[in-house]
Amino acid sequence: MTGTVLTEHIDASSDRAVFRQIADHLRQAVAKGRLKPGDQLPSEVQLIEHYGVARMTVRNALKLLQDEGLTIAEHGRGVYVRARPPVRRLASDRFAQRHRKEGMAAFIAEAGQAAATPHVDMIKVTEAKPPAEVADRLGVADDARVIVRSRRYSLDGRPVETAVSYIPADLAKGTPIAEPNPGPGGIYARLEESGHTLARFTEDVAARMPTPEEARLLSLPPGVPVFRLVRTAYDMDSRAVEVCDTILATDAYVLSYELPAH
Amino acid sequence: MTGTVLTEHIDASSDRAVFRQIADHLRQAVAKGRLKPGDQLPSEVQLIEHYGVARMTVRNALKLLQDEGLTIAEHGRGVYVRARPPVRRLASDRFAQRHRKEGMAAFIAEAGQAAATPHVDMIKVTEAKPPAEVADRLGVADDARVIVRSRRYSLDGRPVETAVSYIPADLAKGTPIAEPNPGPGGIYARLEESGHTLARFTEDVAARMPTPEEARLLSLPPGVPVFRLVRTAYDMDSRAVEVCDTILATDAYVLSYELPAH
DNA sequence: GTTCAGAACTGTTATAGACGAGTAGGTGAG
DNA sequence: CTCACCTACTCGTCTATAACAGTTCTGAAC
Repeated sequence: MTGTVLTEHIDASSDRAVFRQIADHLRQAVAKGRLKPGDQLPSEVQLIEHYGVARMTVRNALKLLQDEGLTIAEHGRGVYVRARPPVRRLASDRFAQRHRKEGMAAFIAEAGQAAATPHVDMIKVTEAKPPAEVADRLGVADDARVIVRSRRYSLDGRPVETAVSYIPADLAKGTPIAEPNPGPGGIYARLEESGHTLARFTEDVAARMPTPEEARLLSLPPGVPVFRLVRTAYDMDSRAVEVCDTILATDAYVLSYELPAH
Repeated sequence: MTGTVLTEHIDASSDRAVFRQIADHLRQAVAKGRLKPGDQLPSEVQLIEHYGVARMTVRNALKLLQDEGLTIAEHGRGVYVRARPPVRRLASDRFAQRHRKEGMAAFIAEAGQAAATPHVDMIKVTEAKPPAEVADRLGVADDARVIVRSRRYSLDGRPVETAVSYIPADLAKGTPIAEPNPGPGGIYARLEESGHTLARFTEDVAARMPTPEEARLLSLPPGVPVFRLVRTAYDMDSRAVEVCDTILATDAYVLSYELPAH
């Protein structure tokens, strides 16, 4: 039922580019509710005939909307108003000790709480020299050895997050931290067992468009940015014991923080 | 000096689209340092001649890089590797009381600290019914009256943030909160003077591509997403006294939070 | 009824050509 | 020397055409 969508026509006297005007009309149709999430937009041919323009003009308009994250094109099917996936709230207390005590890693515990099916894959554990930025945060030399733990998290079959953790190699000695499966409670539980009780975290949050590699790993459609979240964990001696560099799909998460006003 | 950039050619046997291959080459040139931030990419004509393809093919490749936020096209001049602007760290304690006491609003104080020239414009103060989402966070009825304060912040002449604050009208009575200039220390100082000492904030952070309106207000080039940060301020009675809905340019900010591990 | 082939739709990639508009640099007139 | 203009270069917009590649549905064959 896209019949009520194509009502406006091009204003030739306007100095606004034709493809932008077409995009404006469609954007407005979404804003006004004439097109709802999941609805199919008029096809390229329909738009060409309605507006009397060339194909490239229509495609430019549709590309604009896609880049805004408003629509999603499906080859052979059509262009649809993007249905926003359910957004999960990432609470800032998700690494609090009380959660860790229950013997589950943060991601698994949180997924269970939200009745989503968690999955972890692409686990890789190596030992290497840390990137300069990580060495700086860990307070170790550039040529120090660190355990590098990378993995990908999915919810209900949809990849939502990749993460790479860096732990100074001397902290991981004699623990399963260097193993693919670090045991119940995750690496934080292991760090605390070896005497490094966690005191606090810092989280730096940035956002940008994904690299092609990131878009592939997270199955991101065009027009969806990523969060880059770099978390540093400190023990009671204010020693940095872990840096975790994670990329999150922004259409899957809202980050939620609580701040004292003291 | 783009002479060393155009080295590769199209692999016709590959099933990867030609424009993607061209984008790959250019992306790699940036990654390997053959093209540095601020450098000019080969012009469309140069790329056409080097690869022996049509103009639209080259433009598709360049558009891809622009959408990734990697490059910026300047009409009449050329396409350049985007120079990342200096990123400002937004600390999570920026609304702490001790900063407020000095008689400056958070934004101004922070800018001064970083030797940047702050500017606030497009100030508008009205009274209206709150959007449903805001009414919910404030814990007031949908048809309650709120003071709506909107403004835009710039640093060194570059707009970086728009903000809209909502304060229940009964809290603003008899204070300069409903005035364009709320006085020293900003509206938080006024709220505390009228007995609503602030206890804590929550911040919800999302990211997405900007609407055309947001892109205009923040002078955002293509390929740069925005943060949407919704902050709720609570007084000592756990009453929500303000909701602030802000849009930030993600190429200007890194949000920094500190979390206890207790 | 089930299955397979094909038609008819969808978006994707590519070609070629034209004109417009912004920028920068040179050149000649004053 | 200064200014105005011209020119050559840049990216931006639009037309027209063509072939390709997925998806969906229909209808004929079995």
